[in-house]
Amino acid sequence: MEYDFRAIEKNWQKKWTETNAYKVSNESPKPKFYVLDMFPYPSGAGLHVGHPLGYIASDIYARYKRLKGFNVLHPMGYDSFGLPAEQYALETGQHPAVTTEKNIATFRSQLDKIGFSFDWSREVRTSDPKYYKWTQWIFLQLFESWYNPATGKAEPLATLKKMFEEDGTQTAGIRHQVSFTAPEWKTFSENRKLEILMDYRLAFSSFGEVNWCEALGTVLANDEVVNGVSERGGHPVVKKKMRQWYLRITVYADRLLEGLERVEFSESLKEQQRNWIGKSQGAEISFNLTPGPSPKETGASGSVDSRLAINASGLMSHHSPLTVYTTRPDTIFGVDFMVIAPEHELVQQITTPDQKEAIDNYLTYVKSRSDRERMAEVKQITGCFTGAYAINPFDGREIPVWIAEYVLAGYGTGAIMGVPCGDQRDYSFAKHFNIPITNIIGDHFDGQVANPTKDALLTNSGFLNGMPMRDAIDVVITKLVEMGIGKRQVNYKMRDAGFSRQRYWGEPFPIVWNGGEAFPVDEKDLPLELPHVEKYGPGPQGEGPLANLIDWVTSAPTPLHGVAGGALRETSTMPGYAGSSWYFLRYMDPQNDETFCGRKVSDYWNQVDVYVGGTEHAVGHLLYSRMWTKVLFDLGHIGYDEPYKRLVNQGMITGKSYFFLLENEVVFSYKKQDDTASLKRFKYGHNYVDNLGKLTRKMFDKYNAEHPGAADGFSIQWLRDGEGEYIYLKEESEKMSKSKFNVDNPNDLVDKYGADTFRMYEMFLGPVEASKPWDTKGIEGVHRFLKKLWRLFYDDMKGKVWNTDAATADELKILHRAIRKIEDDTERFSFNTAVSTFMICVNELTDAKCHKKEVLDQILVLLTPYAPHIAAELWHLLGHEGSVLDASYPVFNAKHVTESAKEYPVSINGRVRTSISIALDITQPEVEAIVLANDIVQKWLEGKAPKKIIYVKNKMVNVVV
RNA sequence: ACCCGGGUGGUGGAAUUGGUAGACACGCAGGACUUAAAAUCCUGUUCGCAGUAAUGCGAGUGACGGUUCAACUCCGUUCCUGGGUACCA
Repeated sequence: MEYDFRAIEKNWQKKWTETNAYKVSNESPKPKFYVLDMFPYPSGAGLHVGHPLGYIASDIYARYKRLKGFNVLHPMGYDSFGLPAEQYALETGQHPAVTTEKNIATFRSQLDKIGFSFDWSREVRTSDPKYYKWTQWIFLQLFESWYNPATGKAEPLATLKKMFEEDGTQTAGIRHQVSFTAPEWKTFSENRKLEILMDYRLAFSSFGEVNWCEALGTVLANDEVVNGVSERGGHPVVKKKMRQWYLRITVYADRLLEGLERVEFSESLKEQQRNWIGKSQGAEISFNLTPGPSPKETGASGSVDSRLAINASGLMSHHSPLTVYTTRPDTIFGVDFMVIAPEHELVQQITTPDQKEAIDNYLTYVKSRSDRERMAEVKQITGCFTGAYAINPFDGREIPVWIAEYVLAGYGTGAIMGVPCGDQRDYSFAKHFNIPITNIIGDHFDGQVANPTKDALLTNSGFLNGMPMRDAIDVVITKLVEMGIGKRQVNYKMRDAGFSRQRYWGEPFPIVWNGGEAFPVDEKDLPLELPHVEKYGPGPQGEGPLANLIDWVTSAPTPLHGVAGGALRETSTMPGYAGSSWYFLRYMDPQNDETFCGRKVSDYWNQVDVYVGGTEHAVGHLLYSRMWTKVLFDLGHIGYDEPYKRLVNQGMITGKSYFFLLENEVVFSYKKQDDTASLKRFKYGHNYVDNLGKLTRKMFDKYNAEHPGAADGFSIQWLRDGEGEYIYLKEESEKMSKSKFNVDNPNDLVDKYGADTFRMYEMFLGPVEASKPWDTKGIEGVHRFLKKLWRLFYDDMKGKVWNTDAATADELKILHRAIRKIEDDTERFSFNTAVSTFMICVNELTDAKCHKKEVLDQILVLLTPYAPHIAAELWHLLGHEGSVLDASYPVFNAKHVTESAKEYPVSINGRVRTSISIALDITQPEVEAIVLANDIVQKWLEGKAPKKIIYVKNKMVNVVV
């Protein structure tokens, strides 16, 4: 009887489907365990070999935990809203729902072949109205909540209204954008009140600059824009003002940072999130500006704005002060210039008549520059003097105020103080414009390169002279606060997240506009279903396709909020990350029509214990879903505020591509130093070329036979060695993609070798976390292993070979060593070494001619997570009644692997740590040396045996005691 | 430029807390079985030198230096490479 993997796998997959073997109950006396994969976007290209890597890893872990006696939740679904389906619809007219359905069917059939243990009864699809009903519901929770800094959490808007009614904006500890008293609040119109409340909602609408992509006709998130072009398609992206929805994620910045301390993510991923949030501590400092020319003097050239400002303020100074943000207030005596953003509101006010023309020219120049250019030429120094001066509050020095595009309006106060001796950018700026540089750090500044040290003692710094910079920071802030011209300030790089897209294939907002205000759709009217459209092109003025459906837009009932006017539906849709921000909760309770996820159920399943997915979602999806979880927690809907306890990042599998070096239609052998300008892709070449990029004439002829016409259009200049003709090709690792001909479809490999081999091979390839090139050359070895395993049970010639004899001590040692190692490796997600251990174990059993059921039984259970089909088949053939899926995991018993004292390798040499090692010069043969070393150490340790003895090659014996 | 990873045979990769580097697999070479092929099995395989051989000697984890009885592992400098961020004050 031979290993007929095709029949075996088909049979067991059918059986497991029929018996609902993977169905998981929410009621169980067992401890729970939640293993989650990042669900895929069902693209038209189907699954490639890179996809299943993470799924196989999580499947092994889920199956392992199940054998260990846990009730394991291991679901799968689809992130089925998204741009590609819509673009495809634009091109072909096919409805996204139809193509999505089709793609999902393809994905599903591919996934099923690999034999995953997903509980498909819990499948979710973000584009299913039954699912997005709750996405919309959660959006409404965000819309109807605010973040209370006093309590540090989200609260229903009612608590804010109550506060306004009782105290206005006077409550301590909360900063407000506008101030009013309780009586004033009561006099405000409904519209005014709603406008004020909008500034607090966690999901809010506002006019903002957004990344507008003309070609795609939509607005993109920051992380969807790469180098000024759209991530998809590479179309140019420009800034445009539009009414948009946002999530007020910035109020969660501190909690998002703090939460990282409580989760097991890789250090690099935590670092990425920290950088994205970009918290910095510093101070805001206000500088008075020198009185510029009075309105009388400036006459007609004085700007209207500036005169209005003066009249309104009625102060001696003509201008409001200039407020800058700095992380280094200690360097205040080193300030040689100020720079404000070109968009800064003070620019028009403070520019002197002399400089007006220059400034206007500069502003025109800035406007003419696209984001793309600004990105491309970051090193270019530009700027323009405004003619105004700021006064250093400590020494009264006049500091010139410039504008420059390198200062961003959106960060801090949009203005900085330039300290050339301490900041390289400031130094370059000063040098470029010949601004004299003040040195406040003595020898630490060489006049050539700025030195951002905090350790120098301050010089030229008035009352700070001689003080270490580190200490001066606090001293200066305290002083500024006393003088009333500064305060401690924390800033974040992270911005509120744009939450609307002018697109069709996404969740419609449950929002109705009336009299310029946004009103929520009544909960009982959810889901607000996505209406059918005929055309997918954008609506008027960059609105989404939904804006073309006049009937739908006006179909909203006029909300009874006392606001007059017709009601119009919001026509943008939610971004891709809306549905994926909470899907891990829906898997727990996918059929629930009453709520997004029953509280009892979410309490039972609790956090995701292990979450497996790629790093590409490090700052997008992972941050948003963490925020949503915190909001749901704050509002009391779930019992924990971090969604994922442990995150495992799977590395990308890259495809190898090969190129011909082409010159005038002749191909030459590639050498490292060759210019790569004229290369021709060798289609499908990865299957024909050896590891060094060597292509033999023989393989090339085979290729030509298999792909007629693929090699037309050039001839080859063959080299020749003893074995025949060959050339070298240029080799590159690239992300897998259909267009690069470097993709392998998992189906092909599963058909050829079986799912079990495929699963084990993907794991054997290397650590789950590492990126690695795809290469099928080693798959034979894994397949051989399974066949060898099979032969421990059945021999092609002799038939059944397993027996029920009692295992020997040596055999139990082989078994228990494997149990220990494989359990360890599985727990650490070190699946590649686990597969190796299986191979070693089977080799050892083969060598020992061990065919004993007692041992083989346990090997099969160990193997079940990795190769479930063959394990189930052999388990069945051994005569077991129940399913191996529910067997219990072997228990490691140290007794079986305890090594005798003799086997202990050696150890000596004076040295005190937790353990001591002793090196001993040996002239005797090895065995005697070990005995001698042992004796010496025993005597020395007063009879205790050394812990470990290691024989070392250079005539030395090391003894660990 | 900054912040994270990573550099180990012909290849993918092992080495869990510093303790005989190269497990396991691929590839390659040789052999067994076979009319032949496939399949399977066995032997060898880090490099250099010596030897018919068993084996011996020397070098060796990107490079240089340090700590240690002992370093792929820890520290310093440097080079290369993958990823992330990008004028964030």
